[in-house]
Amino acid sequence: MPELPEVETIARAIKPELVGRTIVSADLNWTRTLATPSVREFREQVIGQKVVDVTRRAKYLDIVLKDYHLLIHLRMSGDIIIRTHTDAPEKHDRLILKLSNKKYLAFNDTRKFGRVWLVKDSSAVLSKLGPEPLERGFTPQWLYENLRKRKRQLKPLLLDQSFLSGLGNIYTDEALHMAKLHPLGLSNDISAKQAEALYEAIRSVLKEGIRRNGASIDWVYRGGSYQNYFRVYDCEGKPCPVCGTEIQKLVVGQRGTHICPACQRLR
DNA sequence: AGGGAAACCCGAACGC
DNA sequence: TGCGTTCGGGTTTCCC
Repeated sequence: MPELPEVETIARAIKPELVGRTIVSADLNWTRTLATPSVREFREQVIGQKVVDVTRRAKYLDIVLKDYHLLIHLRMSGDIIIRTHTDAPEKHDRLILKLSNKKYLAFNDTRKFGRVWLVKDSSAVLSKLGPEPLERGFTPQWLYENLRKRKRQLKPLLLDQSFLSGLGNIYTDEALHMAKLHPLGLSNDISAKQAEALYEAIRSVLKEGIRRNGASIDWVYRGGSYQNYFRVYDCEGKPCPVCGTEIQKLVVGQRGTHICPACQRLR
């Protein structure tokens, strides 16, 4: 479930623990965690590398090493934890990187969906991503023009990381509700005014998520509070905070989708 | 091109 | 109680 705000929260939290440290050992206990290269190469390359920076691109955590980018995608159940060397590893730790400061980074992932890449050039992994919704390239005009270019249902299009990067199921439902748009509405039907409302809604829900340190909605992730402020997501049967109509749950593009049937009309 | 479905996983939650 | 089934989350891949 880690989406953009959760990954941003993790990146900010672990950065001071990592920058300037050197990786002294690397242990994998699930080889499919590693998207590339082989385990042997991975260890040879990563050990001895100093951490230069920790940042985020879309939902990827980018641990910038002296000669490589260590990219981690948490997918649904992944988490990153920094522990001290006396702490025991936990059951679902898939990658453990011991650091020069007597701490270690654990990539813990119950469901084994997460992936790790070690690459010289991060564009090898990140180049297909659409714009960052919180950065300057993303504007109301860009959104309007690019929605109109396609003819797709709004929700699957917003979830498409090559269109716009970083929105997941929770924040998409919240943004569409805030913009009063139905998830099945077609992208080429949107007006300039609706596109602007959607632009504002996307940025607003993501910023609120970051401000609240993300959402902890399942038993895996920890720390955030945004789950206490959902307006529609996971609110089936509850009243819409805007109009009081009961929130409905439907399936769109195989994803659980929550709407207010009064605020979000399909015309 | 767009959309639906399946695959990848596991454990919680549910139904009986 | 215990057992079997369903579900969900992000992404890729395959098929119509």
